[in-house]
Amino acid sequence: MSSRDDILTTATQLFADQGYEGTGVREICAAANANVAAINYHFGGKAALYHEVVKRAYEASRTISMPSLSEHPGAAEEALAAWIGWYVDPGPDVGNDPARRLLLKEAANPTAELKDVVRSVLHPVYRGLEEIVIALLPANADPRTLKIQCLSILGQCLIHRVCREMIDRLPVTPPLGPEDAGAISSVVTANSLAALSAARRTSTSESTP
Amino acid sequence: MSSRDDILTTATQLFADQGYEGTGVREICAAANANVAAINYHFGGKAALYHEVVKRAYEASRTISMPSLSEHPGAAEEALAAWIGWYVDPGPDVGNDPARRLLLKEAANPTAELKDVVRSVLHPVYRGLEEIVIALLPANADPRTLKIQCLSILGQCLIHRVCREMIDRLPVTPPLGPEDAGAISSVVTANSLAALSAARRTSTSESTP
DNA sequence: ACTTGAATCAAACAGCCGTTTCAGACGCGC
DNA sequence: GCGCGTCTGAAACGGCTGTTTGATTCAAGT
Repeated sequence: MSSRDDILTTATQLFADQGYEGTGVREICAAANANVAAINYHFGGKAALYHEVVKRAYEASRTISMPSLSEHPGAAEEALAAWIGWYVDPGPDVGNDPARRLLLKEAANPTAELKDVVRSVLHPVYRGLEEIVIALLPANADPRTLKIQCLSILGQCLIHRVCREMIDRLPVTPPLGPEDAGAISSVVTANSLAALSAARRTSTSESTP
Repeated sequence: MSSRDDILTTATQLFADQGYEGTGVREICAAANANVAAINYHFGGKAALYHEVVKRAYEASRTISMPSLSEHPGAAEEALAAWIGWYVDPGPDVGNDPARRLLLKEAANPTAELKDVVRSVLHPVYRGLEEIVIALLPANADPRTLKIQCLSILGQCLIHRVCREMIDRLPVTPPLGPEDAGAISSVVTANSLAALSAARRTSTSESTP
């Protein structure tokens, strides 16, 4: 069974590069050396193919291990550094994987019917981050602050993964290449730790005036 | 001259909501009470209409005033707070303006031919932020660190403007509404100031060991 | 009144889209 | 060899896309 898998991998790549609407079935089949009818035969239509592609990408992403708080007992700072490093700098092989690029694209602007799948992907990732941030925030921090803090960290990571095209188009400053991922990761980590530490400080000074 | 302007404003709204490819000329004309031929008559085609729409949105965005460092002489912290507030919480009228939503959409995933316009919009905004961050960073900071720091701030702001759809779909935590914009803005400001202050501290401790 | 030009309209255009059809090729148990 | 189910092939389908056509309306110029 070759043609089915060929279509799947080719479609993953094209969808990740050009989006769902920007990719035609004829284009996919031409690149996969398959016939147009194969898509409807094997999957039942373009939409079903896309669903299958995202499902595959999601399942593949679950196999890779996200750093969690439980792996760094009593050292939430380390856990945060590991999480950010994992997110920003997943290595050259994983980072350019079309499946991951596709999931990022789906996260930024989700297709109507794929909301559940995206939620399934995003949920555990966000929960992993939240767990770490909770440990770094005062116990009495309200859920809204917790969420904003998590989003701040996520935003710093996400902009490098989603908006790279935009970043490269910025003013004269030198473009950031893959070799800068380590620097980005450490700056984001330092920033987040400083921010959370400051939040912890102001909170305790407020609660014990 | 009514139909031309009607098409322009209607198209801005639809493009901002559904994107370029997701919006048809018949849909635009129906919503603008105009004939399909009007688009080609007045603008010369759908692509030219889109170009004009983005150009208009860009020109409109230039008239609104971005907080700059020069308005807060000697108080870069204030300038940063003002800039972040301006970006995250532009007020209910401005924030929901279709023209601004369209520019954000273009910034996140730019259409092929519109790169120059996007660059023209993004350039001054980023430069305004950069100017402030330079004042808050040690003088010997290298350009790469400067860029990463700016992007960290931009990322924290951008995630609330671009990925709101994703944020609302996050785990059980309470959804962030427009009424939380002030809280978001102050948290992001506090985070960024703490991060830049920490960066300043480690840098000086390095340069004077 | 007649002309001129801009603006609008319904209709049709060619081209692409995802999908369907149906004939045929292949492998495999009997 | 035969029949069967799986899979592939080229072609055509209906529907939608952006665009064009040519007739028509209407206001201003002379």
